[in-house]
Amino acid sequence: MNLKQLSETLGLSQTTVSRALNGYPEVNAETRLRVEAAAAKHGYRPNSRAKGLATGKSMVIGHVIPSSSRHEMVNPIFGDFVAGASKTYAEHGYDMMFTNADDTSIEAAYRNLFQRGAVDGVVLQGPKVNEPRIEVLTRMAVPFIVHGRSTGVQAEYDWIDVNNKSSFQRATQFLIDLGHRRIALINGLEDMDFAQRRRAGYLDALQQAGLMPDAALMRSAEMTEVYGHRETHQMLQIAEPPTAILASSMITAIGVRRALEEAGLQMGRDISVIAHDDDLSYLKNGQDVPIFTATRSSVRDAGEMAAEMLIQRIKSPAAPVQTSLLEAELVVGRSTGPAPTGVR
Amino acid sequence: MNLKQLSETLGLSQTTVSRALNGYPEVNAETRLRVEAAAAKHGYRPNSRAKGLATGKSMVIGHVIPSSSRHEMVNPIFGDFVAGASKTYAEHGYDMMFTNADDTSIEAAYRNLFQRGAVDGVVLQGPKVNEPRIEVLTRMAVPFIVHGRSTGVQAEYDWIDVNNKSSFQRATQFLIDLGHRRIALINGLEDMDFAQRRRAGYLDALQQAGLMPDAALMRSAEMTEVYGHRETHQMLQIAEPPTAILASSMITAIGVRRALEEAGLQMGRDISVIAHDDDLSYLKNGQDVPIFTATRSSVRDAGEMAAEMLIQRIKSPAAPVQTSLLEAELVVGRSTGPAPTGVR
DNA sequence: CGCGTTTTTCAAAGCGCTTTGAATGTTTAT
DNA sequence: ATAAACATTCAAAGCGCTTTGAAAAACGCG
Repeated sequence: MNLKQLSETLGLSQTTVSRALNGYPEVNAETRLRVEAAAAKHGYRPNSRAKGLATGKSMVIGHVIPSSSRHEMVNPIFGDFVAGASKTYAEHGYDMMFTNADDTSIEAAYRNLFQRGAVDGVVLQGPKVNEPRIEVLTRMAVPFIVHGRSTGVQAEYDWIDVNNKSSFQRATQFLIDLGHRRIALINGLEDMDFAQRRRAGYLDALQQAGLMPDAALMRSAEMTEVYGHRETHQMLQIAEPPTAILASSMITAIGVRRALEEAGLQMGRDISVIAHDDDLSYLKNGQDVPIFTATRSSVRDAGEMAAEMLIQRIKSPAAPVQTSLLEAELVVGRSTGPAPTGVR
Repeated sequence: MNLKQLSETLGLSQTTVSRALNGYPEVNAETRLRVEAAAAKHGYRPNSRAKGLATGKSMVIGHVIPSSSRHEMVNPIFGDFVAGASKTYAEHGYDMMFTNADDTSIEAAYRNLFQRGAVDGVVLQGPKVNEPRIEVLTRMAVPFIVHGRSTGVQAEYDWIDVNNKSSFQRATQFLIDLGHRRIALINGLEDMDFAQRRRAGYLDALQQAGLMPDAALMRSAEMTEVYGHRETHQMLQIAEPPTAILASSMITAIGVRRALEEAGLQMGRDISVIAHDDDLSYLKNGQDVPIFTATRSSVRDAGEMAAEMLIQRIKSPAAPVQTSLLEAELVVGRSTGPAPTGVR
């Protein structure tokens, strides 16, 4: 059933029916009721493409997912971010569109999405340092929001981000306060902006405490379980192994834990571990007492907020840039304790 | 730049330009070249809404994500399934749309998607036993594919599924062959179809070996880490604890492992564990030797295949039903070994 | 009662594309 | 040279909606 048929059924013009359904004031109250009743009865839903053509809006938000392996890290948090965002989109009548692009064509994919008029705005996830996509989108003057930030990018843009630097600064400080001096950082890929910031926070805390950073204790790669295991295993072999480890994700921390167990070390007593916890719905950090001491920030909430901010931006394209810096909680669990004093 | 402008630039009619770009034969070869060059030069991209309106196709596949908490289990595999599917979609020129719906309105969401003409087909994920959505979509006579199956549904429909029953049957058999008699099943939510089938496979194997199932060894809930930990912890307390555990997901298995460590038990020696491994990109089951003995089946591959099948269905709506049953590999890792003989 | 206002409805144009049916230009066959 | 056949291009209609500008109906007031 389309508008024409519906209006014929009612003996009204398409104009009036359309207006009645879209809440325009110049329609008789009684007529509106009749129209609404008929629409409900016939299950009429305006064709979104036709509507989009007529209004020039698509009521769709785009996300581009890179198909390359270097970006897999997006995956674990992908589901939760999307769940959060899509909820907000739905509340505002937006749909959500995904396009796949390989690493070389991500910019083209964003451009394509807008030129085809397929979306009203896009979300940019997983920004790297000097992220070129931000410049592209800025130049295109289209609505977008970045989940994260990008050091080195001059343009002003909307973003929402966890304060990665301060979280890792605080986490490191916390370990130092517990007497740790050999603190390892098992970081994400350091061309990712968030990883840079985490390292900066870590280094800051070391410096403030007058501790020299040790390259042997700083690792960087994609945040998988296997990676956490491998690096931990290796670091336990070196002359002066760490007494504490910062892990950039829960998944990595699980790998860390596996390596520690294999080495017969008990977390919280022999060695301390702090993880960054995105508060994923399927990977909760314990039930009552957290398993890991962690810097926690819900990526699902971030998704909701990002969606909200983007929709605002679409509504008022000329409004001043809005940014949102979320502070992570530092929740204390069982994986941390005072640095062991004697020789191990 | 739209078609009208482009055709004016070229001094051609919109008809000819459109045909040139869409590869119709009745266009002069030279003209086609000119048109293609101009299109590339001006970065012309046909407006997808207008195109969709004119052709009656949207070139979009829909996915509905339930916002309720009971379905969170979809999340961990969500990212990988989507990554696989979206790659295939992209290759065929399709986009991918997500809509959010709460548990009560999922059917309405599917209906809505089609009535609005927003999608050409949908993917149905996480089917339960007697899944009502399948009947709804069948009655609507729209293209769809189910990732999984639904026991109790009469209708014929396209699906792709792992042979959950045979995988768990084989895994259980494997443990029995190793001498295990007390085998626990830490299953997913048993209103989910896949969980039913896994249990059926498990029970089959027990029966064939003449073993009585023990309700105390069968658990069912959402497949989180905490759940795996909790159930394992509990089962270790009972009079005759299991000597082997089947875990319905890697995440759950990680929780199992945590509980075992806390109890001072070594996997593969004191107790055996087999997990179902969806081969998620961020949660690989070890590097060379698998951490867990596992029934493995890539959910990413399933996503690709599902997309392919759905696109076929869209192309030929009347073709006979197609189904695809994937056999999981049983990969042997370090988490299994002969049942301990003496008293523990 | 008549005229200006206000309320309510409508016909038609337009969004950017595809596609039908017709027209024009070119060859080929006679 | 001419009709028939083919190759190429075009104008216009249509997809289903919104929105403009105009018309019709209802109302208010001297």
